[in-house]
Amino acid sequence: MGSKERIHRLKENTRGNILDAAHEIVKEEGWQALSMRKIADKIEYTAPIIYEYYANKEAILLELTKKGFMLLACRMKEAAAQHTDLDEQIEALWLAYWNFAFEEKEYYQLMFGVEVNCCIMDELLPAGTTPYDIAAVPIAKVMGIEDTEDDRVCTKYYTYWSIIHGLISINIVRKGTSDEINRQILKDAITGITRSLRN
Amino acid sequence: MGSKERIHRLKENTRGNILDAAHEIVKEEGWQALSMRKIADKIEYTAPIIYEYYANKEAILLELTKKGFMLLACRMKEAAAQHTDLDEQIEALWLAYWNFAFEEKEYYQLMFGVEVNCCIMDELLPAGTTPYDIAAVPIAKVMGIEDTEDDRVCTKYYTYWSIIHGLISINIVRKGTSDEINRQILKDAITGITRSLRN
DNA sequence: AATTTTGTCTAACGCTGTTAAATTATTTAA
DNA sequence: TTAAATAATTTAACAGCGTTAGACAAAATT
Repeated sequence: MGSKERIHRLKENTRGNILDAAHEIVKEEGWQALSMRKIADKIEYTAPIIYEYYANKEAILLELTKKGFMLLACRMKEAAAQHTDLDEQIEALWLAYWNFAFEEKEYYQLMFGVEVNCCIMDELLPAGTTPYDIAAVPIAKVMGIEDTEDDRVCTKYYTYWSIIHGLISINIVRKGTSDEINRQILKDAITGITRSLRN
Repeated sequence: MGSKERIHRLKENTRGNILDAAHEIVKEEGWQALSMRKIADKIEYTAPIIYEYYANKEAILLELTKKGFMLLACRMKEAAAQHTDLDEQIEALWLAYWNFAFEEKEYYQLMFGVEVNCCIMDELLPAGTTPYDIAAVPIAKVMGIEDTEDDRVCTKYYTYWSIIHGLISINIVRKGTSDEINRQILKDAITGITRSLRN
């Protein structure tokens, strides 16, 4: 009776293949070029089969969004874990965010840029895995506040997030600006905001 | 023989109507719902007629992008003109940018958010009408630098732009955060960066 | 071995941007 | 005023899209 499980495993496998195929297509041709028929081609099936695994195209994008957030959370946690000093933790974690946005540009675009997906970020993810959940901890500590949901923490978090997401968006859209200048802005802004946490 | 001109005027008029129709549809139903056939319906023609006025759909979007930048430039200039103090000018001009993004959300989305349009912003617009051209002037003055293209000015400009564009993007995507907190972040960030211009 | 269930595909619908050809209306020339 | 030429507009079509229903074959169950 292990055949039931074998089949189940095969189905799970195909579910994953669909996601991988979609990601590949997007990396090669961009989000605009992603179509159900192309995904089907890549996994060597016909298009309607996909609807056996996902309700529709949007569901696939949502699942990819989720994967993106998971990946981002990993990178940020790893980066923070390599420092003990809180200021360094904050800088490292935001640098990881920055790097993720460009190394996994397709994910980042899906997560924040292109569409209105992901707006329900908080409901979508398990507790402790949103950027907020991760970043708010050291921020609150520096500010000497216990509750990470405190409005003052929230405000500072948004200040960080804004400048970084802003810089990223600008750089995705206009590829002109030099990397050195961007890094400079980023570091300046981060240390600047961090200093302001103590007032 | 003024009929030639009359016809020319009519054609120019239709060109404008196409743009207006597109903008209306987007305001009612969003960018995703914009189609050539809907535009044609609205101007009481059939779809192929539009290709007599614009090469394709992208050309229409590009023209709308241009209009958006023009409008934004106006708002920013007006706002700055109402103050003599440079700090106040900067704050007013960025507040105008902020307001534009929400009052003309569709334009702003087209200009920065949704697609990869507009990336050639600089080549697209007449000199002196990009946000940079406008904002760099008072920034340079406060910094005591003559050349508005100076790297130091450029860096500070991007710092402003990033945090503002970031905040806006975040707010377009996640509608949760309260207006008061956003305003607070915005003002804090702006005055903060402005102070740093003098170091 | 017959029947049910499962997996997969073909065909189709209504939508999209876009083009070519046919048709109608308008202007010009005789 | 009528005939020819030009311009304006529409109809029909193509290839692609997301999606669904129905047919068909393979596998599992009875």
